Amino acid sequence: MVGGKWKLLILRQLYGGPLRLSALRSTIPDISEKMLIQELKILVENRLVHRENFGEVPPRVAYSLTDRGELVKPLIEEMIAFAERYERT
Amino acid sequence: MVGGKWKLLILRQLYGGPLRLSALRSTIPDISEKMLIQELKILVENRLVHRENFGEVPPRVAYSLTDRGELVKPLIEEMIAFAERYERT
DNA sequence: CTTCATACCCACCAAAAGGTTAGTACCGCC
DNA sequence: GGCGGTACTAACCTTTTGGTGGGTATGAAG
Repeated sequence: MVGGKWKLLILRQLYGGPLRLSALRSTIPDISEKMLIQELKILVENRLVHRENFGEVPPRVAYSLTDRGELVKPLIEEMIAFAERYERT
Repeated sequence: MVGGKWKLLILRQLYGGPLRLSALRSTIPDISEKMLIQELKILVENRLVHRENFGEVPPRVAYSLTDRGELVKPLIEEMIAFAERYERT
């Protein structure tokens, strides 16, 4: 559910609140638009991320963490902590 | 380093002390011998696992966690904790 | 009537991961 | 001499993942 190259990075960006697709794209520099949309779709299917469509033109869509998505925060933090422990060893 | 289908399962089995290849194989029922050896090789290269060869015939080899490998324990535990939180939601 | 911006889709391709099957070497055992 | 047990290797294949380059719709602005 959080595997693959991008999902954890996306979830981390959503820590601070809702973001639009374009904002996500610019904070995760190396991701392609297709991958971003594709991964977001999976995250939405797994109900870790909420997608809000404002039905405007030009389109406006915002992504945010669901309650379930919030549950992943300690995991991300532990991953960062592990990386730090590992590098010191 | 701990990604992929098997590495975390292998590391978890080594929690309790050294195990021989055949013992690992039987505690991780669905893994093929090739995958087990291949993944162990990567874990040894990353110095998370120690490989001890007793130089006997028939061959006897034991795998155990290194100090670095011990560092991954909290991460595994947090992953399990996340899975439990997730299932309750 | 062309251009722009936004979110998104589709067809295709390349690389990585995972898997199957067959084989190796060694020695003891019957 | 053939068989079993052990750790391991090699060749090959399939599935999954990641990536590229194009296209869509809409309405406003020029």
